[in-house]
Amino acid sequence: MKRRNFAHRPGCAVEATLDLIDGKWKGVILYHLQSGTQRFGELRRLMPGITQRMLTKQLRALEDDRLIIRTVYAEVPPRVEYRLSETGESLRPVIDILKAWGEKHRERLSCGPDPDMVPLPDRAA
Amino acid sequence: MKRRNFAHRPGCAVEATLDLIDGKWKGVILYHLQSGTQRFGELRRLMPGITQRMLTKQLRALEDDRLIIRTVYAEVPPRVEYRLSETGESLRPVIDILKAWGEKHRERLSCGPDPDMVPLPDRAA
DNA sequence: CCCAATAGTATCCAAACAGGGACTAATTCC
DNA sequence: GGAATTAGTCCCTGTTTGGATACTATTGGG
Repeated sequence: MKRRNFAHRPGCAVEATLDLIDGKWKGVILYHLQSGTQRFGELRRLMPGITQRMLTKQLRALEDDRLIIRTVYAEVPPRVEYRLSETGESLRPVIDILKAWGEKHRERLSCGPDPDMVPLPDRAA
Repeated sequence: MKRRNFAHRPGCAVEATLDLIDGKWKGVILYHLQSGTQRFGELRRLMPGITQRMLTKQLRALEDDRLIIRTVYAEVPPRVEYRLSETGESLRPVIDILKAWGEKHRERLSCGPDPDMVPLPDRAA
């Protein structure tokens, strides 16, 4: 999601925060980095669905937003480590609450079939 | 963001929750509905940047996820009200923390002062 | 020599997101 | 009669996201 100008309106703070962690992967990356420094390949293994390209892109975006810190070691084979910045660390309670909510409502989230799921009423006026 | 199937890997809960509230508007809509039932037009006025089309789409997505409830009154001119479902209500702490974080890091977010910002009564001991 | 390993890039492509503007229906107000 | 109101829908456009595949450089090991 592109950078937006949040000049206007209440709700701005919600929008701005969401802007940093949204998309399919950024929240999950931050979550994994909460358990400590990770290398590129380690992150990739932790997120089986992501492609190299997307992982790179998302990491760059997080880096641009100063949420993570990227450290390159001049070795062969290359080694690059990612870790949370101080700002990234400060998101920990945010990620935690997302995780907690998700776990609590797991059954609604197609993490498994929900037998209580009832079809929506007809939308017509 | 399209519906995904969330395997039971770590990070799933984070991903699943984010899936419900991400995008440019959904978090903000939920935030506005926290102050009570709103009509379509009221929401639109609260979010000057959104188009009718996008507001409709996002509301439908939230409804499909059972986070909000849509009530149509057979009147002219039409009246449609939106309010949080019980599940939507349960997201309140999540939205709150997003808002709190955003406010705390306002200066990083190129976010101007929030006109709604009212000092809380001092609750401290 | 050839392969594996790492952390990426490059290129191409499809789908989703986002926005503008025009259009609607039924009723009330002027 | 004409305008305003409400909650949308429809069409058209451009941008962003996400993904598949192939490719790179360097060096150690066999």
